[in-house]
Amino acid sequence: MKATIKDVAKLAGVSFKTVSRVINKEGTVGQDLQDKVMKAVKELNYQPNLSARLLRGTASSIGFIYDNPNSNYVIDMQRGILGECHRQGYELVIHPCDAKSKTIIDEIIGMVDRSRVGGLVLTPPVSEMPDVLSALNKRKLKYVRILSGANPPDTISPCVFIDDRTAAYKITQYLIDLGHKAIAFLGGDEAHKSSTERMEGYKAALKENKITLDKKLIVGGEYSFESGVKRTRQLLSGSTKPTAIFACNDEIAAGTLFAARIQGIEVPQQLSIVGFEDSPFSRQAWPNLTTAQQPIRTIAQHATSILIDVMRNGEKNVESEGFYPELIVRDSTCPVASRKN
Amino acid sequence: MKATIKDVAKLAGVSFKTVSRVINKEGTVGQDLQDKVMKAVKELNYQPNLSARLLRGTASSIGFIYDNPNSNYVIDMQRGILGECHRQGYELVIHPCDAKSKTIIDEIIGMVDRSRVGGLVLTPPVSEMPDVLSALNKRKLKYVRILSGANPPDTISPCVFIDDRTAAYKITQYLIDLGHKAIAFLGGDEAHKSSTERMEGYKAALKENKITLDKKLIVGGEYSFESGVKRTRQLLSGSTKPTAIFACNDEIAAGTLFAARIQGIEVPQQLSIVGFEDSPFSRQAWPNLTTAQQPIRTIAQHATSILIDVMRNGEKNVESEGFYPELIVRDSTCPVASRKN
DNA sequence: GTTCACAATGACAACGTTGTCTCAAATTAC
DNA sequence: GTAATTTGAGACAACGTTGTCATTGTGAAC
Repeated sequence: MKATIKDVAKLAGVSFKTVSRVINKEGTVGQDLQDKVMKAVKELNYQPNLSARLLRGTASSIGFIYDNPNSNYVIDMQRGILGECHRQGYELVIHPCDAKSKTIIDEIIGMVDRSRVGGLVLTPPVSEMPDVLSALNKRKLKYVRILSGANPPDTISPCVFIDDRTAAYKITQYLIDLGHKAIAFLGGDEAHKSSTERMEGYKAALKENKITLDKKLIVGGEYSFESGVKRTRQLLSGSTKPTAIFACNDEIAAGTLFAARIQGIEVPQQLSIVGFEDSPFSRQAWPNLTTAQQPIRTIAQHATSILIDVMRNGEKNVESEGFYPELIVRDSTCPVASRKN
Repeated sequence: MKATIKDVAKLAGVSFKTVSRVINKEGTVGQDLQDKVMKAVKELNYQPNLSARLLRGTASSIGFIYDNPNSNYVIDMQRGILGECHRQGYELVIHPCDAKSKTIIDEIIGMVDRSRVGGLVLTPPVSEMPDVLSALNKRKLKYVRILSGANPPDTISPCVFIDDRTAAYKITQYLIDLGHKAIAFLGGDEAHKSSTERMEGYKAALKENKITLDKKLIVGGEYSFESGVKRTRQLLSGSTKPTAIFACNDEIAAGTLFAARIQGIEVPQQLSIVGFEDSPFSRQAWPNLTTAQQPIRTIAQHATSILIDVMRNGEKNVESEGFYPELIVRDSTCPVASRKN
């Protein structure tokens, strides 16, 4: 049914090893034979058997490790990775996991052994866990990390970094430009570097504009709707009332919006809200959320292409690359001057 | 590094074939040897090499075909399938595709050939495309379908069906019980059977309650936010104004909510809205959406287990199974009596 | 006590590929 | 014109598994 390398060889009238040489571009085959082989390949629609290759030792699949409740994020990531894998002839093995699990390292190693993947794409927060990284290094596993940071970290391993800090700075600056001074910050999970990075950007913008930081306006928590609701309720019943809230992601922002609504507070007239992520929610909520957009798919694709390069050619000359989220202004923010009270 | 079947054999002091027999539970190995082998397996943490198995002809991976813009749906599905695969020692190959593409059949066949998957999990709308099914049948490929329907279709192929019709009936009945009579229906993509099934349920409930069907209140379109906004605007500016809108999924409902807001219409006081899906949006929107919940993950898991059974033992005694979405009442609906006008 | 059936186990081939080695032909150097 | 070198291509083994067949031992049947 499916053509094998031997079928191709027979049709082309050469030994099957010669076909292998042509397929793998070893370059020691005469032009005429190459043409014959390629013609036969086309005619039979031959595709090398992945299992046989794998069995022989040539890794042809990569693993995607994630722990993230955010479906949009994961799916976008997955599409980007899958696209690049497909283009380069690799298979993808996905592995959702729980970063808080004690056995996460064993899980990952087990998955690598079982599926014989040749490399891993790591996403936050797993990409930011030193234990995991050192375990991978010890086993000489190739990987590429996607992580949050203003600069590439000084480790040798290749990565793709997302400059959340600068984006958060811009968001905060935008709120300040609208006249806001009492700007609250609702953080995300501590395990995620993105949360602290965004907070740094927020603080930097305040400092730059000589606005004194009010610690009561910074509230830590989780990247979740419920956490957003709870913290917003708490904030709005506090002594210092913010005129704007910078939620660390759109899900928290959804919670903020919800809590504000419950209390009859009008958004944005009485309270400006910004999120981070450009999720479908931010586009479908009323009012639309002002937020920051990350080109997740492109990021994932890029990371994958770096990984495959490393798998093929080793870690020499690997260039880490940065991405910069973009501010998307929508309807959940307005100048403080137009506030009703 | 990784233990092979021969390492286990050596440690247990038996031939590697005997180990193979124990691993595959062929049952022709004496108890004492079995114990020895299992002990060695544990000690070496042996895991069979998938590629070798595949190469030998034993299909050990299944493909997941989807074309759905809804990330939550896909991720849930994927988790369910992956969990079952993992439990049964199968690998998962994912394949997003475009159901509208002319080459979809070639794409799927190509993917099957490349990855040597032994079976497919098909989701709507691909699971409802006769062309695709007959192409798969022709190639004798095993598959399980997840689809919308009140009863299993009369084809031989195994499937898991979701009774959207009954769920839609219940939703409509619920609205009628609240006193609504002018209930609009916003359909989804025509290519999805779920859309027509839900419409059937809607119509049946109206008929049962002797409410005349007003065709102006049924508006076809797509499963998207934009389509929901557009059609709601159209409806609300029409001559017959609905007091409730049954949106075919949560995304459409999101659009409906948005459009209502824009026009200053209060939900649910002036307009009740129901969706379908129990998406995160429905839980995070304000007000929370009344909707119907499908146990996607369980459904996916079940479908996968059926598929693996078919792959192992052929299609005898396959029992298709049905699932019934459940009405989730939240805050976007209220009795028509309490309407403000 | 010999034959037979059957159960438990092992030896070996095969799956489709790539790495290594070998060999023949073509080219170069003298 | 002969020896040395390079080049192109094939033969074969190996990867880790499972299917097929052969072999051994054990107890039952005559």
